[in-house]
Order: sequence, then structure tokens, then C-alpha cells
Amino acid sequence: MEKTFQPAAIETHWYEQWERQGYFAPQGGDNAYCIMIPPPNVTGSLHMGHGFQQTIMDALIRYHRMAGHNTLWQVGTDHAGIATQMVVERKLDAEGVSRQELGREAFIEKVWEWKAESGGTITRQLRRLGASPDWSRERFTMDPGLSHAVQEVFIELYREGLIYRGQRLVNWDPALHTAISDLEVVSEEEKGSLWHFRYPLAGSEGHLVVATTRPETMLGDSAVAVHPEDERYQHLIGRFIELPLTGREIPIIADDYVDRDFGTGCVKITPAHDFNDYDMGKRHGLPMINILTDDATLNDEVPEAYRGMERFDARSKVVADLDALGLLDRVEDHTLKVPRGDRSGVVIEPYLTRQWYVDARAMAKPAIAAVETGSIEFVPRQWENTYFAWMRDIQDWCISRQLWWGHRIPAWYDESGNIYVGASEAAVRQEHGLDSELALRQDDDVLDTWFSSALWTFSTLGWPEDTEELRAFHPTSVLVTGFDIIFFWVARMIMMTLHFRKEVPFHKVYVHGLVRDAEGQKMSKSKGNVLDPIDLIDGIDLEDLVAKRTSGMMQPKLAQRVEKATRKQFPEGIAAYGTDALRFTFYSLASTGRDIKFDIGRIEGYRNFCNKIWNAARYVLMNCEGEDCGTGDEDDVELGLADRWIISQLQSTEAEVARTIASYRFDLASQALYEFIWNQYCDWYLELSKPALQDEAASPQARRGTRRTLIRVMETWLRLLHPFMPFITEEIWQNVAPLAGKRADTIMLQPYPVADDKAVDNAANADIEWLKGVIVGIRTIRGEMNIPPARTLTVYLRNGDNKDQQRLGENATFLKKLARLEAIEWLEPGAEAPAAATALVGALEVLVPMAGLIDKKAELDRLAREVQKVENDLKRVEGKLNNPAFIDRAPAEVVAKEREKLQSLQQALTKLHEQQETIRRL
RNA sequence: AGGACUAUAGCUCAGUUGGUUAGAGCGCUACCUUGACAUGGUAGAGGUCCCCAGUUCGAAUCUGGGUAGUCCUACCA
Repeated sequence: MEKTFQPAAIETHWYEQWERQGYFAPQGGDNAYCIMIPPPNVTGSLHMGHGFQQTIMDALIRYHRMAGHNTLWQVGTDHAGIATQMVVERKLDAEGVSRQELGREAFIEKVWEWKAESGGTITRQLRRLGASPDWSRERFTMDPGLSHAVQEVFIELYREGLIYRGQRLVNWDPALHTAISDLEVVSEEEKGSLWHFRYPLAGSEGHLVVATTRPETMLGDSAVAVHPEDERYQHLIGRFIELPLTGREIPIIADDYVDRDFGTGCVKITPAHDFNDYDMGKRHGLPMINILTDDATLNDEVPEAYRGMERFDARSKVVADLDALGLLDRVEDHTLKVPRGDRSGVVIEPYLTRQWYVDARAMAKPAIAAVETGSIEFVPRQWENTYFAWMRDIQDWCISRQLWWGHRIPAWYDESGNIYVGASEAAVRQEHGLDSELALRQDDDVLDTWFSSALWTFSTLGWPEDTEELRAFHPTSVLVTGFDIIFFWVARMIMMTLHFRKEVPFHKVYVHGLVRDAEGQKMSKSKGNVLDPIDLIDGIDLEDLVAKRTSGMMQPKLAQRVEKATRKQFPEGIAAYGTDALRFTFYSLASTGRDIKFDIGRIEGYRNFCNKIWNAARYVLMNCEGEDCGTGDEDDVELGLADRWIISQLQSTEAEVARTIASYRFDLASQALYEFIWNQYCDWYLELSKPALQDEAASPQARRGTRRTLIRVMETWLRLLHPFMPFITEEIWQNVAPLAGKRADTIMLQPYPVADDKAVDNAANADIEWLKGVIVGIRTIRGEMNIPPARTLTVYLRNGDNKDQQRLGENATFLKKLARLEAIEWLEPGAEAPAAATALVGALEVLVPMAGLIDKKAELDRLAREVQKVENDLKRVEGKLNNPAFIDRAPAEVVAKEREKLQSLQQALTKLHEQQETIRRL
């Protein structure tokens, strides 16, 4: 084995091996465990959020697979309607071709080509992370099977009246020319103006002042509203306004939606271009005057001078024209929430169109109940509130999109506008007995991407057929997802699945946090702070990183800033840390639901951990290869204290890992593994094994016992660690396992270690604690007194009891080696001791003679610090015990514990004082 | 406006049902190339647990109020 761990050398090799051998496919009995991957965009590429999420799912999958479950990780990708269509359109644009020129058929052909070309990227990257889904079952939301499920669901919901077509105000994206759902609109505060206009009263002098942030919409006003109880305007209710620029007269109406205290208390009402106005328009039977085209330019409903104008140009012109008429009262600065499309970034228009909707209110009821009754549980729990809040006030879901890429809506229209919904034109004709002469036209729209995603848990398993997989794996075990798609995806999956399967899609929803950069900023291309998980695995030099981060940036200034920040943060580029280190970093950061700041320092630490593991393996192999390791259970072996101790600690670690995985605390699981492997196995057990193996006097049984423990414990913790660090554990296991009498083609399918209570050895734990106490005591004196490590010492033990004496007898070899001692002398009570620095282990005093070694002042300083510490503790304990209320009311065992503490502190203090005296007298 | 979350060492974070000497990693300081590992070893320094009040024998932990920050939902023209 190499001296340092080289991840690149082993990762692809093992991954290819695993996949080729079919290890990822379900195998096992009735005990099913299943996770559905949140399907990434088929043409997308891996970001840190994916990395985090896949890594968590893979640990769960590998864990359950090893634990003997029939484990399926269903993988697949999403067609991502808008996102994918936009990418392809942009590509075509660059070639000087428009989608419209190409035509629908040819365009869709192009998208499939693009999918074929770039669709492998994300799945290749998933493989680099070591993810172990069953690739043989990979699905795509536009596969024939899944498309069939989509159609089936649409038709059925239509028949049940849960899907309907309606004309109403939608969020219209004028750049993409499609309706989008409420969820796809992001509103952010932007600076704007509040214009105040004078609207002249019809048939008399005077005017009302109305305020608006969108002057151009006044061309579509159909009323002015005031509050019904507003005394200022009582006399005007029912009268008319002469709407400027248009020559139309509009009524003054009363509606308690109006806030009397805002502005003048008069509101212009534009029912066709504002959601609130729309509702009011319906209440009052106002005309809905649509003044826009699909592009958000002004249409023929407006006076000629404005027709064909772009909406923001029209805004300026309306303001200027009103000003010229003396009707502009004033303009105020105003910050307002501007709704923008999450994909296009342009301002969204409320726009009157005909669209398809899902009656979400009806479907939400059972979905709410499923969470209320605990059939589905969110982890962490608090996300259930978010879910409830949204579900209880859910709006109907607009599912039609004016796009070409997606599942086309299975609805046909005849010339009189009748709607026929069915699987195909032929099916529709047959069902409705339509004459072949009658012209039918299929709906041009496609379904919202999330419509097909909502069926994911059952459509991927073969629904609507009644498949074996459905029976075996549905409902699935857990959904691992980000909070950002609870509404988009999780809620809709629950609704659809309950409706069509009469069962929940999953029992648990594990909601993880967002991966942010080291400063806590969201990672985004435009901020230039994106980290690519693959770069963390393979490394990237600075120039490439800068180029990558600034590529495609339109603003040179921004690119400059990004470059500067990147050069500052990564002056050496990014080192190749390997997949295992990256994965372990994700686990260590995955505490309950909170966002994580990705700190490069962490991954470096875990790279070092990999190296530690690697070298521990080298040590074990060095000592065990070609040696008698007592692999047979019948072999004659003798387990020493250290062996019994590490075996005992291993059990505790196994129990802790099982417990923490069950509660999705991957941070705690990773910490327990790190602690055990580094601080116990490497730092203490390997060190203790050295004297054991080198001791010429030791029996063959004892040495065999040490070798067996070295190899068996390592073999076990490699399996324990495998779900978290799949590659390094496989590589080492292949070398180590045969020495433990195990041989297999992969660690992946080996049983997961389970804690054995019988192997917990509290006596051994206590003995090792004692041993560590003595060694650390001596090392501390060495450290603080600057005694060179090479210098061997003689120490004296005083005031010990029989137990101490016995422990000394059994562990003298360990003490000598680990504390670098020449000799250890046991002093009988009262015996004279040389002047020495002292460490306390319980009541036992460990004396390091000072002659020629120890600086008097340094030792006095050290003792003073010790005394200070003990006195502080003593004060606290005495305070408690002197409080009668504490004695009275605290539980007896707590009081007893404090009393014990008091006693040992007092004892320690006495000894420290004596020691101070002795030193002072020197 | 409503709601959720967060505040603990220089930094990133743990801290189960109230009882610890408040922990880890990174960073920092000193010493050390000892036959697995300098991507290492040994030792050490470093904390007003955001603030105020309350409950309690006892609060980082529970309650109320405040401050600061993050996010979600809704939205006033």
C-alpha cells in the first residue's frame, strides 16, 4: 500500500466493479426498504445541494442494504419543461433559428437530441459520488410508461371533476409566453414610484386622487373604489369618473377591501390586470378590460396612441400624457414587491386566459389528514407546520403551460369549442361517437413538470399496471428532500398518491438544509461562489476555477469581482480531496434541518481522516500479514485488557451509529465513527498493541489475541463505516478481511455490524481509563515542564489502594512504553519520596522526580493553576451542599454525588497543598 | 402583517428527559521526524452559553419579554 491515501486511484475502479456486478439491485427478503430519488433535471449538472442529498440517501441505502433489507433506490431524471426548453431555445438562438421557425415537431426533436447529448452528465456525476441506486431501473419522466401514467391520471381526474378548464387571471410570463403557477413567481422588494393621478368627476367639477404603482393599467380601469364607510366619499358612491385618455366613464363603487388610510383612500380598479381588482370586479360585475397581448405590449383595447407599445414605454407615456393634462398630482418614491418569473426573471403580468386547473382544495383534505394522523412524519417535525399552513389555504393548481416540451394535454376540441378528454384522438372519437368528418384539434399546451413528478413514487414502479415492484416497495420508506420543494413536489405527491393509490407515497420526509458558501450566502452562478462537488473530489487549479466561475458572465465588473474573491479564497486552487472525504464532510454538517455553511477546512480535515484510516490499515497489515492471527473461533487465544477494551468500545460505537442513523442524525453518526476510529482505535489501541506484540515474554496466545483483535475490530469498523465512506472501506477491506477469515467480492453486501451487549466490558473500560489517567498525567508534566520526549523517566506511585497496585502490576509494560518510563516504583504509605511533580489519578499520586528535570518555578506555577481550578470547583460544590433547600429537594443520588465530589476535591486540594509545600522547601 | 428557525471558543458546529469540570473539528501556542501516518504525535491556551426578567434546590437547556440575523407565506393600490 502507498504511504498516503490516493483516492483517484481506487474510486472509478470500485464503482465500475460494483455497477457491473449488479450489487445495486434489490436483493433480500420481504423486509423492503425503498427511497425514490428526487429526480434531477435530465440536462442539468450536479451542484452541492445534489451532492449533499445523494450522499445522505446513499448512506441510508447502503446501511439498509447491508442490514439485510430488500433495498431499492429508484433513480431517474425529470424533463424539467421550462428549464430544458429554455436551454434548447437559447442554443437555437445562437444558431439564428427560432423555435417558431422550426415548428413544434422539429423543435421537440431537437430537445430529445439535446437530452441524448447532455442527459448523461448528471448521472455520471452521481456515480462519482459513489451513489448506489439501481441503474437498471432508471426512469425519465417522459418515458412511455411514465407518460402513460400521466395521461391516465389526467383523464381520471377530469372525469371526477377534479381537473377543469377555466378562464381566470393567471401569472403570465411575457418572455416565455406561458402561464406559470403561484409557486413559480418570486416577489422581491424593488424601488419604484407611487404615482398620484387626478381622476375628474363626470358631469361636475372636482376630481378624486388615486394612487398607483402601475400607471399603464389605468387604460384598463373599470371603476374607482372607496371604503363604504369613508365619510369623505359617501356622496360620490354611485357617481362616475371620466377616465382620462380613454374617454370612458367608470363608476365609483364602495368595497370594504379598500384601506381608508392608504393614500387618498381611493383605488383605481383594473380587474383584468390585478388579482385583488379581479376579485372586486367579479363582486361588482365590472367589465374585465384586457389591455395586453401575450408579449405584454398594449392591444387594441387602448386608444390608438398606445397600441403596440411595450408595457414600460406605455407607462412613461401615460404618466407624461396625464402630466400634460395637468392630472398628475404628485409622484412619491415607493418600494414595492415586484413579481418575477423564477425562470425568466421578467416581471409577471396577471393576465386573463383559459387554463387547466387541478381542484387542489378537494385533494388537500386527505393529504392534510395523512400528516395529522402521523401516517407521514416530517423530520424535523417543524416542517409539518409549513406544510399545514400551505395546504389549509391551498389555491387551485394551474397545470397547463404554453410550452412544447412536456406531456401534451390529452384534450381535443371541436370547432364549437366542445372538450373531449381521452387517451388519443381515436379513443375520444370512439367514446363520444364523433363523426370522422368532425375536425378535432388537440390542446396545444403541455402539463406543468410537477404534474408528472407528483406521480413519481408509483409511476416509476410501473403504475397503472399492478406490478410486483409496486406491491414490494410502495409506500416507500423515506423521502429525502430540501424544504424548497415541499410545496412544489412533496405536497403534490402526497395528494396524487393518496388519490390514486389510497396509500401514502412515503412514511417519512427527511428535510435537509440548503448548502451555502463559507459566508452563508446562497451559492449561485451570478454570485460566482458556486462550488462544484466534482472539483472537490478531483481538485481544480486556480486558473480553471476562475475561468469556470466567470464564464458566461455578462458584466465585466462582476466577473472581475468574482475573480478577485476566488483568487483570495483559493490561492492554490482546490486540492483533490476524494469522494469519501467529501461525503464525510456532508454527513458531519448534516444536523437537524438547518442550512449548512460549506467550509473548505472541514473537508481537508476529513481528507486527513481518510489518510489516518489508510495508515492504520498499513500498520495492521504490517503486523498481521503472514502471522498467526487466530482467525478460527476455536483457536487458542488470550485477550488482553486492551483487546477487551477496544472490543467493548466497538459495541458502544455500533449502538451509537445505529441509534443516530435511525434519527437521521448523520452528523452524530459521523462524529461517533471519527471519534472511535481516530481517538480510540488509532490513538490508544494501536499504541497499546505495540508493546503487546513486541513483548518477547508474552504468550503466543496473547499475541495471537492481539493480532486477532487488531484485524477483527478493523474489519468490523470498516463495515460500520462503509455507508459513509464507500471507496476507502472497500479498498482496505479487500486487504484486511481475508486475514480475519472473510472473503467476498465486495464489502457492500456484507452484514452491517450490530452491537453485542455481551461484549461490553465495563471492567476493561475502567482499567483503561485508569491507565490513560496515569499516562496522561505523566505526559502533562512532561509537556509543561518541557522534559524532552526522548528522555526516559522513573516515576513513583504513592497512596494507591490495592486496586491501583493490581492495575500497576498488570499494566507496567504499557505504562513504560506509552509514557516512556525507565522504571515505576510503588511506594508504601508513609514511605519517603523524592521531590517530584505530581499528577493525581483519583487518590493515587503519580510522582515525577524533579532532580535535574523540573524547574521549581514552573512546577509551582502549574500547581497554583491546579489549586485554582480545584478551589473553584470546591466553592461551587460547597455552595450547593450548604444550601438546605438543595439537600431537602434535590434527589438523593444527586446530593450523594455532590458529597462524593466534595470529598475527592478536598482530598485533591490537600495533596496539592502538600506538594506546594514540598516544592517550596527545595 | 403572520409564521418558522438561528444566536455556545477566533471560525464552523454538537450539547437528548434541567444536575458536565460546557464539548468536537479547524485555527492558534510550545515541544517532537519515536519503525502506520508531519494529511502525523504529545501537551496547552481560548467561553459573560445574545440581553433582561421569571419558574426551580439547581437553567446553555424550561417560560415570558427584548435585540440581532436568516428564511417562508401573504400583501396596500
